[in-house]
Amino acid sequence: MSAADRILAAVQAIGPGQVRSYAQVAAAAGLPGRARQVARVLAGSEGRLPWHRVVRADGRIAFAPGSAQAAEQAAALQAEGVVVVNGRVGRAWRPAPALDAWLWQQPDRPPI
DNA sequence: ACCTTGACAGCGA
DNA sequence: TTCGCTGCCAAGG
Repeated sequence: MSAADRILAAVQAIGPGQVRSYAQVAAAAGLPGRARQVARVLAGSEGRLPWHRVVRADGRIAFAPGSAQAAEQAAALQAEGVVVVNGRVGRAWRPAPALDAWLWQQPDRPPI
């Protein structure tokens, strides 16, 4: 199983309403510290993949603010009940440092 | 083989 | 919180 396959599997494993950071996906794929490789794989992936559930470590959507892709991802997340404010998941007032840990702990969906 | 590019991250200022 | 800088590593030129 290639690294790319493990990354794809890790993304598939993210359930509806859940959100993970690139680094978390990399770690889950057995590739700690290789968040950028996750980004590469997603950029080149074609099929149905819950790519919209992967965001940056600070909760921001990775695509450029205002871009069509950023809008698409935000819409897909909100359709699953994830709160997205100003291109960022979760409560806007949640401190970035606590967010990463928070992403791990959400078995279902974030509190409003 | 060398250089540049990323859907990134952690840390200090 | 944002900015800058460093570390990271696979791809493509």
